[in-house]
Amino acid sequence: MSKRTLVTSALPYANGPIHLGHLAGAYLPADLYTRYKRLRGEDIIHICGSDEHGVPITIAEEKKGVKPQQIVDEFHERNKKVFREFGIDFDYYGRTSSKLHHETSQDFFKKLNEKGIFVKKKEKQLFDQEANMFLPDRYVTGTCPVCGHEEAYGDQCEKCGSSLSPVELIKPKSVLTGNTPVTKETEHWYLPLGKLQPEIESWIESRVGWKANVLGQCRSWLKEGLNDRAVTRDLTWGVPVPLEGAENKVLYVWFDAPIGYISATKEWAIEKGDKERWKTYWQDDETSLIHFIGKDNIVFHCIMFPLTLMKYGEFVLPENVPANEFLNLEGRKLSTSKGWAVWLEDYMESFEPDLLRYVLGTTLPETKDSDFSWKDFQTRINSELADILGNFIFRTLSFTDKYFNGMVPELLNPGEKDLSALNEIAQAKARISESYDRFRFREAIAETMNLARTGNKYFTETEPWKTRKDNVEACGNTLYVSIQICAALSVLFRPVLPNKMKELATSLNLTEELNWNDVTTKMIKPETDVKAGNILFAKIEDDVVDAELEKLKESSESDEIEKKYTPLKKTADYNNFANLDLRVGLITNAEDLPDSNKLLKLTIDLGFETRTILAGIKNVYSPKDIIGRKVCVVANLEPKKMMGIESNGMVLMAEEDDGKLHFMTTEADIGSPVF
RNA sequence: GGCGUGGUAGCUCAGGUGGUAAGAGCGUCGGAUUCAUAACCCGGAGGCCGAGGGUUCGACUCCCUCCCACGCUACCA
Repeated sequence: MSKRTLVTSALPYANGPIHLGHLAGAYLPADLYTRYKRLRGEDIIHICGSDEHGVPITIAEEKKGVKPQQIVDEFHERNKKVFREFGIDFDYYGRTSSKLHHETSQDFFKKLNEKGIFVKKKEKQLFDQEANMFLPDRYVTGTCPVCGHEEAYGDQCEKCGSSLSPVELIKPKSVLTGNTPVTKETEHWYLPLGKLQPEIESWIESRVGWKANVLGQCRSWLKEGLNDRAVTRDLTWGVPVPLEGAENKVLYVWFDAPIGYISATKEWAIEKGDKERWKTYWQDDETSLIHFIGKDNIVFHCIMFPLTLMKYGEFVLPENVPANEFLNLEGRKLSTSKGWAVWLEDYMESFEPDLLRYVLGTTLPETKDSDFSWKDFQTRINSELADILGNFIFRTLSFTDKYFNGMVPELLNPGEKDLSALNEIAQAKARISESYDRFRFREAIAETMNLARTGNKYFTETEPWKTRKDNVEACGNTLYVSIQICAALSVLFRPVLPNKMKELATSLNLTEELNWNDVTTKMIKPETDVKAGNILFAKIEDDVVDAELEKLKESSESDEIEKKYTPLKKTADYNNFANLDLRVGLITNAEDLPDSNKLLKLTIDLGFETRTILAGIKNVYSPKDIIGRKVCVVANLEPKKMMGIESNGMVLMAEEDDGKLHFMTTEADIGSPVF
């Protein structure tokens, strides 16, 4: 076993608040693991922070007129605060705008550059002459070459989902100035993943104990062959490239963000008053480095970042990357833009953190996507936290209070049931430990709850309410044993329920902070004064969760109403419109393109000629259903080759809010102009 | 289309190098009990382990094909 552990959680992007999906993916499991290990007395730190770079933050500036710095400042503080309140116990929560982070990531770039790792490539990119800058993908809009949507982004068309490159856009427009950008050559540094693939491949294959979903995803990438990846880009928001002649270039966010783990650790060390101490966590072979992330982050943490570290040298490589899948909400995918999410800040206004820590912990998407529902939240709290755990503790302590004046009885001539119940403590502890060690947190939590179940069973079977009258010794034994189980639970459940277990420890008169090794069969000495205390877990009524569900539905609906109508475009002059030649056409044939999952190949009769037009409508129509339909066609669009077939024109479609497409149909004769 | 992960009781999910493992919790039905937050405890019902083939003495567990979900990826107007 390693001497120490460094846990990192994916740096949350500082352009929005934290929701349940974030917690389930990375932060909660990371926190459970860290707290568990720490309870075991191991040397472990948990590092995280805000990722403040990247294009989306600068786009928000365009949309809301807010400076990027304002946005990241706001969300950095908000997220840091809500994590703390929720009990995600980071040793340090840094941010990638810090000076030290800039220096650290620049040092990485320089070192790799000096070692000749990077390759430089020249490429053509769109340039806004008025703003005097190259335009990132998201800074360009234009007509989608696939579906004709006029507000496609440079990297992707949100209508048809095609991934694009900015130079493909028809009539590209700069988001900054509205001008038509020019194509200009630029030069960038690339990490030659293609060349380095064998190294990363053999490293990955040498990993043990990795989850199937993580290994599978890595192999999938490797099988396809890695593409070289640009490390720099033309942008001003980010870490400047530390070289002469690289003005207005910054490090690509995928490169600098994971380095944020290192810079945050450095800052942590400084805070601890020992500025070299970060090295023991990053550069000592006795450290195991564990990255907690969601599945969307696998490639960065399993391929690119390890490679970066490898090439820099001196650094430890991740021992495991226990990535989680995604959390659904009420059976639907989370969508922040559609308002289908539960924000942690909102949750904290209504409930205690431990409740969600438990419920989310029991439904972490460890092996496949999982589902969170408010109904389930209620059930778990009522029938597990309240009925099993809370009730066991309360019946034990209140019984002791009532019939033994709150004094823990002695264990005298214990019977078989007493001994085997005590023995369960050690067994449960072993099972729970193993589950945590294997990153099986759901199982660890279930096993912990099982100890409370065991307690209830034992308590019921030994019937102290009867022995109280005819066999006080046996009655005392029951309470002694039950109290030891409570005490064990107060430690074993601490990773999940830190606040509640602290309360329990107080009731049990456990003044000093006990750890995992202290979990034994004699944690509480006879004659200790224990209190019944308050009920630890109150039940949640139906109307409370109904209200949450209602809130969720409202927020998703209200957002949908706002989004229902795409905003009207700018006034267009008539000539612009008149340049388009729209015609009525008849679909005379339609065939499936097996290699494409969107396109149908249509033969369209325009009267004066017959054309082949490709349309991305496979999902909505089957070929046989549309033959014979009259449709409206853009007849003078420049031809475009897709799937090796030239498409001559475009079939107009109306798209509903949910993406459903309909033909623009007419009864006019074939070939008639439309205007 | 390619690749990856998953498709197990009404619900949420475990499991498995092929053979006395088809499992848990919740829900449901019945019983017992009263210390306790109408809680706890015991018992029953409920699954051709996504579909179809194949290998095998034997497959939920291996192979092939297909369907569905999620993700990644692709020249998709």
